[in-house]
Amino acid sequence: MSGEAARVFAALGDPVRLTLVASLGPDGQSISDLTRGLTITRQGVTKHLKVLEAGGLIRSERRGREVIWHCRPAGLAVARHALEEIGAGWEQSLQRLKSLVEDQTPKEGPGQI
Amino acid sequence: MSGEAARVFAALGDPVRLTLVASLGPDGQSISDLTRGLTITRQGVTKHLKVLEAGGLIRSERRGREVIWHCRPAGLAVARHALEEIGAGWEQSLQRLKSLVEDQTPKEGPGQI
DNA sequence: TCAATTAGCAACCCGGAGGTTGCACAAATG
DNA sequence: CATTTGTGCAACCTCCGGGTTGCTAATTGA
Repeated sequence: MSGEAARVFAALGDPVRLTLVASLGPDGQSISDLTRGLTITRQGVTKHLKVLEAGGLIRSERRGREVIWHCRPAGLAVARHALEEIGAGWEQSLQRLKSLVEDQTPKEGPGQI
Repeated sequence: MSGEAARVFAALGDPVRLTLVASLGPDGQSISDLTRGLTITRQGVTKHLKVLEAGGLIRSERRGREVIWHCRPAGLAVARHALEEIGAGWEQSLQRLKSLVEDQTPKEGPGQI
């Protein structure tokens, strides 16, 4: 649960970056391509891409005069793993709680309260 | 992929809030309890808790003079779902790419580049 | 009843995030 | 060679996030 996870989540914690990440794939797109769909400046997009890169969610590759940005599944894995950990901790407390309240029935998943 | 997901991720995108969320369970803790472990002020913790609540990750319950904060698994589910969506999009492009490069073998998972 | 504990509210500070403009430069393209 | 296209860099602006202090209110417990 180090700063790495926080960085990945922070990178994903912006609507613009989420759409960027969603419109991206391993085949990659240039900054100009990515900018075309949005309402902000190319430089704005560049900054967002840097944040996503710092979070390990994307990577770049220079091709001629343009820079191609690809997705980086390992970054997603970090986020997924962190969520698992949190969920595990919560479930553990849930089990303990249920074992106390009801008699002895550790069964259901996380209650969607 | 609306603003909801962004809000959840943003809520998780801070080391202090990650530790808060990790040290929380359905049994709940008061603000003072939560503050005891950390190096920041009670008011600072309160602000973080508000952010987590806005993200749907925790919920509060007044008990006498103190406020008890519980986890809220539904919030985690939102984050998990958003990650799934992103991952699915990436894999789809991966499949397309592989189908083009190799001949016709849509098989493996996301390559950990 | 009086003191201690728990929490809320408001004001304030500071740095960085998100966004822009302007300019310079390299690579395609005709 | 001149022009278009794709990027990078730097400066700047504004606003919000994270954090604090100070004061007040309510509950609890001795």
